[in-house]
Amino acid sequence: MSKELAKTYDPKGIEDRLYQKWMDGGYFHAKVNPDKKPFTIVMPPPNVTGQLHMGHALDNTMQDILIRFKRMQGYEALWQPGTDHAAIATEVKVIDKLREEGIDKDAIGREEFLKHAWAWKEEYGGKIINQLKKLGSSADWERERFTMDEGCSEAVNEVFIRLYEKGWIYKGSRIINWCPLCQTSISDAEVEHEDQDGFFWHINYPVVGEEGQYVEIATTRPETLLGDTAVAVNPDDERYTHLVGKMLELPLTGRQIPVIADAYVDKEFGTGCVKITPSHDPNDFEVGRRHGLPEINILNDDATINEQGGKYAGMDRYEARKAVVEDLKELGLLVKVVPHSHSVGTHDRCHTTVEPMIKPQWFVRMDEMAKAAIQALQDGSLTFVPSRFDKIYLHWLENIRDWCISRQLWWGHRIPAYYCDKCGETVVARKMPKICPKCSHTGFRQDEDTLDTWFSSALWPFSTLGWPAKTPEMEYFFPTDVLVTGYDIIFFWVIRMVFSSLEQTGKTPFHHVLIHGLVRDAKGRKMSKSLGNGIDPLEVVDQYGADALRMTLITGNAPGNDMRFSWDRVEASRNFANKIWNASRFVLMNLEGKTVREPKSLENLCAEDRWILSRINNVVREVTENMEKYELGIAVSKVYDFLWEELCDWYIEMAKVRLWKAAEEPEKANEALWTVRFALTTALKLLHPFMPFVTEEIYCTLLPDEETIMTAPWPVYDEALNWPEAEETVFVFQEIVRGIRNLRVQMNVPASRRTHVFLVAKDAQTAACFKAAAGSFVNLASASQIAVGTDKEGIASDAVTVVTSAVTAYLPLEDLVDREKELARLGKEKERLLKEIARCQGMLDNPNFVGKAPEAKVAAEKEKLEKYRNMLTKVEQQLQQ
RNA sequence: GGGGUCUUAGCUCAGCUGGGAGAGCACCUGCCUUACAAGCAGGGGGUCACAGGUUCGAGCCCUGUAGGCCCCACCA
Repeated sequence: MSKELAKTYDPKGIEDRLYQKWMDGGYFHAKVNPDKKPFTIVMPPPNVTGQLHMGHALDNTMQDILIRFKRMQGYEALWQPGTDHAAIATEVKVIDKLREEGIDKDAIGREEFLKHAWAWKEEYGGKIINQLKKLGSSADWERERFTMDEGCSEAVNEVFIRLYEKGWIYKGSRIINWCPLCQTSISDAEVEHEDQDGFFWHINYPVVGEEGQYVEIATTRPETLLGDTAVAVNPDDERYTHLVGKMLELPLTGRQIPVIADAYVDKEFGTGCVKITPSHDPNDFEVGRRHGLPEINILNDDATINEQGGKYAGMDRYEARKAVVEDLKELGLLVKVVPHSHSVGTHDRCHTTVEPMIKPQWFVRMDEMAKAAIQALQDGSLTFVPSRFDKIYLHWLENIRDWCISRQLWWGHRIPAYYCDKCGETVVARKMPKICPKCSHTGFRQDEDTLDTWFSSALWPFSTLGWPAKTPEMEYFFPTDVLVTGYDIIFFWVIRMVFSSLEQTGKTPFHHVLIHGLVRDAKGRKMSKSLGNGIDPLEVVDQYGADALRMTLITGNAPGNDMRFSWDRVEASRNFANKIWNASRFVLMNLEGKTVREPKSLENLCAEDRWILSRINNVVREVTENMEKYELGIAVSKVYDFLWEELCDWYIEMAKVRLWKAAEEPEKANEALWTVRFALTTALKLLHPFMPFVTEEIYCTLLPDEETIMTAPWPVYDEALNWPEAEETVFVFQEIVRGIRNLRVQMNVPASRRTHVFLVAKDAQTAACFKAAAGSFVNLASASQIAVGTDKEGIASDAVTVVTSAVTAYLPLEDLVDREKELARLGKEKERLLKEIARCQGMLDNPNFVGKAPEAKVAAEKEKLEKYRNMLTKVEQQLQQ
C-alpha cells in the first residue's frame, strides 16, 4: 500500500475515514476503570441550534489536544460532550421560524409552541455535533447529554428545591433588567453597557405652597418623571436642608411628592437634587425602599407608557420622552438641555435598551455562595491559566448581586413552584402537589416562568455525570480536571459552575480553568454575523483539512490572548502536514521489502543516529512539560521544529548515504532505518494531539501492526537515550556544513561542482569521531570526499577554511578563489571573534560577575572564551598564508 | 471611575522561573539535488514603545509616560 502514497497530502477522504475508524474502535469512550487514573474535561455545551464558528473550533481543539494527550499518557480520559438548550437564543429562533410560517407564538399557546421547539431541536440539534466531529474531536459521544434531558432536568429541580428550602432561592418583587423586545427579565450579566450620546434635561419642580420656588433636578430620562415619588438631596447639603420634608408639585401628573434626604445623592453632581423613580431605576429603587416610597410602574412590558402615565399612556418610551419635554417647555419648567454622554444598559442578545422594572421574579441569594467561590480560588483548589483572570473572577464575585433566575420564556426548565388556586400558597416541589398544605385545596397551577439557561449550565460538570444520583461516574470522574473556555464567559458560566458545585457537591467542579481568547479576523476585528467577516471553520477544513485548521489555531498563541485568523497561516500549517507526509513517504520507500530490526546496542550506533535519538528524547521531555503547563503553542512549535529542521533537513539527508547503499551494507542501512522510523514515530506521537489525522494515517502505515496512534503510549524521557557528545559532534558538523555552503555561495561555486574537504581536528580522539561521521556529511557539504586528520600536511596552502571550535575545514578551491575576497572574509571573521572575545573577557574581568553569578554561568563564559581564542588563532594563521 | 492587557523584523505573533533576540508569512539570490517547488540552500531586516529604577546582568522584575485594545461600574 505504501507505494501508492500521493506526492502531496490530501486530507480529503482520509479524515472522514479515520474518524469513522476511531468511532468504530470505541477509542473515544471512557468508562469507570479502577486500574487507571481518570482525567476529565467537560465540554462547554454549544447552543443546540448553533452553528460552528471559530470560537468553537479553538475551544474544542484545545480540549481535544489535552484529552488525546492524557489518553495517550494512560489516563482514563473522559471528554464529556453535550448541547445546551440556550433558552432565549433558541426561543427567538423558533419564534422567527413560526412567524415565517404565519404562526403566532401566543396564538398557539405554550404546549403547542414547545412541540415546535422540540421539533426544531431534533432537526438542528445534531448539526453542531457533527460539525465538531469534523474537527476530529474525540469526545465520548456515547455520553452526549442535553441540558433539558431527563437527568439534567432532574438535577435542575433538585438544586432549585434544595436552595429554596435553604432560603437561598426566593421570589420577590425587586428591580430587574427588563428587555422590552424579548419581553423577559434578564440577569445583570446579560446587560451590556454602551456609551450613548444623550442629553441632560434640567427640570424645575415647583415647591408646594411657595410661589416661585423650585427644585431643579437633572435627568437623562425625562419620561420617568411620570413615576417619580420623591426628590432626594444629600442630608449634608446646606443648600437644600430647608426643603427636606416639603412637598413638590410633580409636573404633568397633578401629584405631589416629598423632598427626602438620602446619602446616596452626590452633592457635587448635577444640581444636587435627584428625582426618585423607584420603579425604573435600581438606585432609586433602593432609596425608595429605604424611605418607604410608593413604587409607581409607568411602563407596559413593551416599554410603552401604561395607564399610570395619564395622557401619555400608549406612547412608546421615546415618544413619551419627546412629548414630556415639549409639555415641560410649554409650562416653562424646562430649565435647560445639556448634551450628555452616558452609558445605557442593553440586552446582549438583541441590543435593545433595557428598562429597569419592578417585577415579581425568582432570585438566588449570592452572598454565601460567592464567599465559597472566592475561598476556592484563594485556597488554590481552583486556578486560572493564565492567572491574571483571578482578579476578574474575584472582582465579579466581590460585587455580585442576587441572581435573577426567572425568565418569561417557554423554552427552558419550568420553575418547580406551584400556587394554590384558592389561597395562593406557594409550594416548591418535584411534582404538582396534590393538596394545599395551608387550605387543603386540591387545585394548583405551576409558575409560568422558566429558568435562566445558565442555571442548568451551572450544573453541567456534575449533572452530566448522573448527579444527584450517586453514580459510579460521579464517583470516578468528578471533579473534572480542567475547563477550557473563553474569557468572555467567565461571569456567565465559570463562576456559576464553581459556586453551584461547591454548594451541591462540596467540591470545585474543576481544578484548572484554561482560558483562551477570541479568534479575530485578519484585521483584528471580532468575527460577527453583522460584519459578515466570519470565517466558517468547516470551509477551512474542507479546503485545507482539520489538521491544518487545528494547527493554525494553536500555533503561536499564548493562553488568554486573542488571535488573528489568516489564510496564510492555514497554508503554512497545511504545508507542514505535507512535509511530514513526504518525510514518511521517504521512509516508506526505503522500508519497502525490508524488515527493520532494532539494533542490538543503541550505544554503538553512529553519532548521527545517537544525535537524533538524543534530540527527540529531549524534545519529548520538553514537550511533555509544556503540555502539562498548558503551553500548547510552545509545545507544538517544538515538535514542528524538530520534525522539519532536525529530522527532515538534517537527519534524513545524512541517513541517505547509508540508505542508498542498503544493498552493500544492509546492517548500516537497518540502523538508519530503525532510527529514522523511531524518531519519526516518536515525533508523530507528540504531534498527534495537535494533528490527529495525518499522524494517524502515517503512523499506521509506518507501523502496519499498530492499530492506532490514539492509544499509543505517550513517549517518556529515557536517560539511556541521552548522548550529549553525539549532539556536540553533529552540532560541529552542522557548523562546518553551514560554513561550507556559505563559502560556496559567496564564491559562486556552481551547485554541481563537488570539492574535496579536509578536516583537521584538534586531537586524535576528535579526529576519530569525525572520521566516523564524515561519510554522512558528504552530500550536505557538496563534497566529493571528506578526509579527516590532525594536521594540515598535504593540504594546499591556498585552501579556504571554515573554522569551528573543534575542527577546521579546508577546501582547495583553486581557480575559484578570489584572493581579495577571501582575505576580506577572513578579516571579517577575525573581527567577529575579537568582538566575542572582548565580550567574554569583559564579563570575566568584572569581579561582580565572577563573584555573584552562578558558577555554571561563569564556567560557561570561560569555556567560550577559550573556544573563541582557539578559533582566532586559526583564523590568524590562515590570514598569514 | 476601577481593573486588565498590549506595544519585539515589512505583516501576524512566540519568547517558560532575568544569563548572548526567534518563528511563520513577505522580500532578495541561487537551485526541478532520486521524500517534498506545499520544496532545498543562502541572504537582508529589530537601540524588544519611551523614561527612570532594581541587578554583576533586563525583552522579561518595579515605577512613571505615551498610544492601542478589552472588561467591570447604580453617579442621576
